[in-house]
Amino acid sequence: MADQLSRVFAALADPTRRDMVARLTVADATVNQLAEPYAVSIQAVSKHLKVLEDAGLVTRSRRAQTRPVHLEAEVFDLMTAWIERYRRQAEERYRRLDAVLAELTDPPPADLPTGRPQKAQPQKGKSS
Amino acid sequence: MADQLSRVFAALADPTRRDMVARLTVADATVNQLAEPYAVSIQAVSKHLKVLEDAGLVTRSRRAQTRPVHLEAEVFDLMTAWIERYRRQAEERYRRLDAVLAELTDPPPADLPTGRPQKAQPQKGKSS
DNA sequence: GGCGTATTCAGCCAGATGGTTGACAATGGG
DNA sequence: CCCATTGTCAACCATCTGGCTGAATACGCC
Repeated sequence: MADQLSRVFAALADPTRRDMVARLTVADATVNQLAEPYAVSIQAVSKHLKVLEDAGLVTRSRRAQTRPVHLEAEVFDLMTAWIERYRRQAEERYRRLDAVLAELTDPPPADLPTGRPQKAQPQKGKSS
Repeated sequence: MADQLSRVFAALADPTRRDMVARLTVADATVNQLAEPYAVSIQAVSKHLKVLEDAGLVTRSRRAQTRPVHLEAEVFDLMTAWIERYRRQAEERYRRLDAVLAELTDPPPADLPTGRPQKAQPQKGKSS
């Protein structure tokens, strides 16, 4: 599992870990505090924290016997950047598709390919 | 793995699946077209598509022998909603923390020992 | 009807994941 | 100095994942 983006998505794919992250937005917490609401062993929570740490979502320091866990919220940006990029791209594509459909029904001017022959589908009836 | 949010995060935790989604923002594609760039079998790609479909990220129709895959970009909103919610919460928390720290350094209210930053500050009149 | 193409289904396998229990390490209060 | 508290490490187990191959299904076209 190489890249960080994959690790971040994978880390947040678990409801327990998402809940931990959610709680860490309120305040830092020790492992015991984090584990308290869940019906699993402390070790399991420690493992979850390791996943979050490997993804860069949290950091752990040392304070007496405890290891306070701190959320690194900037990593969220990695995801939002990816998501927004392709969401925008998808929306733009839909806009272009609408334009094409409008062209098909309105006056059809000469085609302007952008240099990339886009696998022209002869969409006439549009009946799926 | 019950909830859809978990499935969406898990689906995007795989680089191949992310790349498929990225390509589907440009245009719908058949399984064969999607599989072409990858060094894996068609069956593996079909499995990936099943994961994306179970997450609600794509839908598949039927067109002759092919099953064109279509991206459902609205599902992105599920993630962005979650992410933005907690990102905002984290940012607000940091702002509050900054305020507390400012209080500690600016008007020195007598009884503040040096090394006890966060916990146990009776936030005067702080209703969230 | 039969063939070819496109896709999925069914097993199989290696490796990751998430949980357990038990032992170990680190640290500061008494 | 001791030891209670906190957390991690190690081993084990069941299940999931992602890949493979081979067989089956679903169509459209001759």
